[in-house]
Amino acid sequence: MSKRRTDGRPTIADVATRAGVGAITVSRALRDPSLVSDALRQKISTAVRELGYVPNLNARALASTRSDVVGVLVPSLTQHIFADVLRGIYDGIGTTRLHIQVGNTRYDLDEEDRLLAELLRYKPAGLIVSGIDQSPAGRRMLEKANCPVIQIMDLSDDPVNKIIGFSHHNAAKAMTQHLIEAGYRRIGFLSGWMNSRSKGRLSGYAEALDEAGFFDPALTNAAGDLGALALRGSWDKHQYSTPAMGRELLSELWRRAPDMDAVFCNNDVLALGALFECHARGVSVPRDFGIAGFNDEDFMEAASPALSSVRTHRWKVGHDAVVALRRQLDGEPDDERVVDVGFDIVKRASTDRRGLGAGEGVVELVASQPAAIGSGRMA
Amino acid sequence: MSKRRTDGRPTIADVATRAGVGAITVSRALRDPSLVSDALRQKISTAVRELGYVPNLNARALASTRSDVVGVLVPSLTQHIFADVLRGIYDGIGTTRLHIQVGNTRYDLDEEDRLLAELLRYKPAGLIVSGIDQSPAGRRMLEKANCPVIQIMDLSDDPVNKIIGFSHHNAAKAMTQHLIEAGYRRIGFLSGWMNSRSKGRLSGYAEALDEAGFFDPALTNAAGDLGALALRGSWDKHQYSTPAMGRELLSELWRRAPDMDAVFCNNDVLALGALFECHARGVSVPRDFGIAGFNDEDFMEAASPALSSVRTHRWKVGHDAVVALRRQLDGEPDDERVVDVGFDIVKRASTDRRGLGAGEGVVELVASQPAAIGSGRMA
DNA sequence: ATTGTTTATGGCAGCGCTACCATCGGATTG
DNA sequence: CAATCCGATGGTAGCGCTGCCATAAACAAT
Repeated sequence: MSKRRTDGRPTIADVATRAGVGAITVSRALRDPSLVSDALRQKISTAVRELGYVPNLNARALASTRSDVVGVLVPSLTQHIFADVLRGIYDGIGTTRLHIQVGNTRYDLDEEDRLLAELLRYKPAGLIVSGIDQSPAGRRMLEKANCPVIQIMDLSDDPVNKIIGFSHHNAAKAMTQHLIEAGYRRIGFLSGWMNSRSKGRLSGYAEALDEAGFFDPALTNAAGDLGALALRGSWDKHQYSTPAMGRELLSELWRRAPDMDAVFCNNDVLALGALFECHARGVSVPRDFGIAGFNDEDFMEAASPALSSVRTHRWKVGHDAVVALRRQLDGEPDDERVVDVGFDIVKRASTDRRGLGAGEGVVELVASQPAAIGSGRMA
Repeated sequence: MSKRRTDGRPTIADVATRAGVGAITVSRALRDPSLVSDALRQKISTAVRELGYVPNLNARALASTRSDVVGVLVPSLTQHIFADVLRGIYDGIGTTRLHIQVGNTRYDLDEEDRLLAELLRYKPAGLIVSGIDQSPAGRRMLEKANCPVIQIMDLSDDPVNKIIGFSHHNAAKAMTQHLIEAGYRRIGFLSGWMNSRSKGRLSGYAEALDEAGFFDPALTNAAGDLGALALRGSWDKHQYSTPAMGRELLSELWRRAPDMDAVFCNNDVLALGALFECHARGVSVPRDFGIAGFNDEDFMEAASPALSSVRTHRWKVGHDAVVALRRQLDGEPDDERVVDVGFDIVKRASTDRRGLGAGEGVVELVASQPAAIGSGRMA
């Protein structure tokens, strides 16, 4: 009665006293009401209301060696891509007891390891991490995490536990093939800086061109000499793209390969920049020059001309990751270790060189397990 | 020795035993090494390393009735605006012991209250919330939160504790005045849907026009009859903007006011849509039509023509909020309850009707406490 | 009627850490 | 040299909840 160091808020014991039951019964009534009889449940919820009782999650987590925190590691907050994934994650969490804690790795493996270690101190309920490029130490932490781990936004034969994503290689290859079919021959690849997923796209692009006999290393600024171009100047530490970068990179490429007649851009923001550059130079899109992007963000269809892109299902990836997590937490079996959500090739005016369906976006599904069109956007 | 229910990981007691000291000394050595002698600190850190000891944050939080979690409530994850704020927050947190837990309120007061209540269960170290429109219940929770509370992205005479932001009214007024000075007379206001900050901008826009004698309610789609236009159809539950919406809204406004010669857009995304619509119609910008946006996102300067905008210091707001939080946690005094980070009017080609400085962005500082230019972007 | 099984409830102890106070040697002071 | 103070360290008793087991009552099976 002297050494109290509470913060004054009612505890489960107070509720129990008031309701005339044992503390453990209150605990049960709150966690799983079905374990408690109607009569007591009634009394307890009245007591809870009257006292304004709020459970202390730290105590719960300590006692059960398990918190309600779901750790999410994303490489960037700036890119729309991960904002969409996060939205899917939040929508998947809904009003469950789970809470999200996001870590921003900034594409830095050391930082990722650090954040992972920090997250594990909370005894998280689950983890969602982007990609498959964890460091050996990071991989080990994930394997010993003692909670469900979902990797997202890529595919792998050997996920830690489960992976939900799509093939960047295949997506880029399909779009490049579309550009070839549309009649373009000297197709460039525009990229500001490379991460492992960008590299997958680059390889898909190269493969498509190679198969068609049109590959020319001079047409990409991301391959061999990217140090000189893409990562030059102040961009070296900027791991994001801007339209201004798109304009500059396109100019640079054109300087080296004046006969280039199309670009496949590593992302939509660069594609937008490419379009602006064409506007500024008076280059006619799609007649004299084709432009395609990657991700199909909002602005692609509204651009003038509308820009072709690879639609990726970011919202779905985030959402499904949480659904899978919850399922595992509920003890339901889940043996589908690799989930391919696919992608769509969205053909719009910017690559419609022959005027086949100018203006209207044509969506072509290209995916091992195609996702529903439009699923990427929900309120 | 029988009823163990640990998860097997070493505890502070194990470290203490191995180092031959008391548990409390280990605790101190970890939290504030200066409290422990060199010799013991050495022994303890060796023991920590050898055992691979990792502190259990849930236990720490329970024992000290205070966690390391900083709760952040944002109304949207989709908009770049809040992504930038979040980036500032993460950069401000750095590698301190603080961790971020973000709640997405979706511009819903009830959801905000719910998330606030959930966050408080963690006994957070601090709270950062967007805006000043909390519900009475939410406001009460913030006031009784027993931790520093920082409101952001707006200004108020009566913050819960501290507020860091800028005046949306003044910013919009300044930009509207720029449009008037540039020679536009029939200036419209384009907005998809309204929140309290949008309303501040609308009032600033209206005030500027009113003072100049050019105000015409027919030129805004956000005022009286917004239900009919802005929130029509499927947009009603979409609390974000797209360029497609910008195009459609601009068309709608033009239908009602064919002589409109400029628009001030509630955000940059709508401005981009407006620009695309002008491209599609062959309307010359800025000669026949002026366009201005709000926030100055990346793509504004790269557009062709470059788009004028109000630069807001989102990164700085997030960053400074965390810095203030940390300062309060460290017990340092902080009597500056209202911090105005200001804004800049960025004049670019899209509003340069008279051809004064076409092409190059001219930045004019308009702020009570102007922030450094370019501060909004950091790696 | 007896035994076994299930369901509802409670008691106890423990989760891993830190607040609080006590202790103790050594430095400082007059 | 006694009185005082101070920094370093430790012991004890919580923080508020839940895991585990016991118990009692209700019910089913023999």
